[in-house]
Amino acid sequence: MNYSEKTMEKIVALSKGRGFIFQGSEIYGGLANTFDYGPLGVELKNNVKRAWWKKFIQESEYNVGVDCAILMNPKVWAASGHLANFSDPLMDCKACKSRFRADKLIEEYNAEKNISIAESIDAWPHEKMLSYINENNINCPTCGKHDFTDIRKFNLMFKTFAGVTEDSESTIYMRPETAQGIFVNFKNVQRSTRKKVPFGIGQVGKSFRNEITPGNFIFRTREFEQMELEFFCEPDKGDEWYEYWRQFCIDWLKNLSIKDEELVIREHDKEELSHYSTGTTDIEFMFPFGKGELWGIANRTNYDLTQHQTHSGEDMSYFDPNTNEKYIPHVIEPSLGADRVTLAFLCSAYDEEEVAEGDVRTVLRFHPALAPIKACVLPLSKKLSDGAVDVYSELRKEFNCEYDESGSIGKRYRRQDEIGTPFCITFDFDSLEDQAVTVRERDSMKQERVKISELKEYIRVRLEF
RNA sequence: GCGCGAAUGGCUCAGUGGUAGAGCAUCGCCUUGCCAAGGCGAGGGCCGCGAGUUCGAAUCUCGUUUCGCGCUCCA
Repeated sequence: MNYSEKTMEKIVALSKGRGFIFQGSEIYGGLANTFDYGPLGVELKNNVKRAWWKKFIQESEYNVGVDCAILMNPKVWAASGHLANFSDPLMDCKACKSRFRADKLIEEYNAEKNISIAESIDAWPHEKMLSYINENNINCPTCGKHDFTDIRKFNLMFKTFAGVTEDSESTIYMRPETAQGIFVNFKNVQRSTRKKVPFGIGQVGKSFRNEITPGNFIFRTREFEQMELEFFCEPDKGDEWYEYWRQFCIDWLKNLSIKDEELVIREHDKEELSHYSTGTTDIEFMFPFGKGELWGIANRTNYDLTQHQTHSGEDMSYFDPNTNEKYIPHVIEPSLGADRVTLAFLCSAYDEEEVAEGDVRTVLRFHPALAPIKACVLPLSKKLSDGAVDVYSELRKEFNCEYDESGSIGKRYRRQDEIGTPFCITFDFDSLEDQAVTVRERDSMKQERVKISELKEYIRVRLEF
């Protein structure tokens, strides 16, 4: 791209204009940070998900897939730590960086001063907690200073109610990650597939997080889709497999035309790691708004399975027939955001090209495997509609195709360039004689004569990656 | 949270008290025989929402919502 800069504004405008992504609930004034995928967007996103599944599941000698429920037994979230860590009013001490639950601070203070309050503190609105803390000059239990941040609501999980009555007994949560569905099914999958460690379980599905600061189009939304793999391995092979999957992920992106200079591979510092993780890598993408994480690859050790073993009482260990050892497998987790990687492909593909003085064409240079429309059939003249429609009818059995006979041929090429269609197939007057069509390629604009009988194969091989 | 600005057809905008306009886009017909912009025609908006002033409001006033920009805060 050298004509002008790619910006989020242009990408958002194109997305809306051509039917990739719309604002959610638009006719009611929208709902902040929700988006709907339009006809082209759903094709693109489905292609992204299909491409992930193909490499991570279908072609993998190790991995199998599942599709778990969004609603899970609340005990799952107690075991995973999401309930304890993400549903409380938290505040940090600016002086010593300690983090506290605001309601606990108040309760401890009251207990100390023998103040008794009948109502439950954690039912208070945050403003009330904050002013109580300030009015009573409650200090940081760690360093004794009174220098807190505002209360931040970390109730990351969306609550809902199972059953007819909205009482607290029936409170359940929408999953904040797909991973736990995999962990709780570890034994089911291992037994039913007779897989031996090392093996992995992958899943694509929606997750929900009540994020404090969503934004940047579909990059961070409260409802999002994940593509996660949990790879189970021997305890002493964790680092090895961590390296393996990290490279596998990078290769997947590059094979789908993401450029080296668009990626930042960032290894977490020791201090940044979760307490259970021995290594985490972020694969980040250079978006027009800055860099953003696409993929987190973490060595989670045996933390998750151990947690579930403890909380559920189920034995999560695996008997290794090769070594005659019994152990809880370690887990390597490459977790990818489907919406944000779709946005990354969209941003990466966006290009403007000045083909002549003042004449700019917008091109989405998707890898053909990701392109929403694989080919568009164009009769050179409306007199050729019949023959062109025949070609179209045959192609659409196998590929997502379009047919367009309105406007000049050049204008029709442009329309397809703008939505990233890799091949335009022109049926001309010679086609009636030689049973061949002209295939015009999106990026190079080069043309090639192809027999109609060989057209499907011509396209098929170019969709491979 | 504060200040400023904006909100008019799908898009970009004009209109400034007297019943809504342009360009582009879309659709139809003609033209076009391999890279946009030719001709003729058509559809499409109660001017963000709610109240008020007025004989009459897209236009003035107040409120409200959303978006943008700056500041503050946070990381």
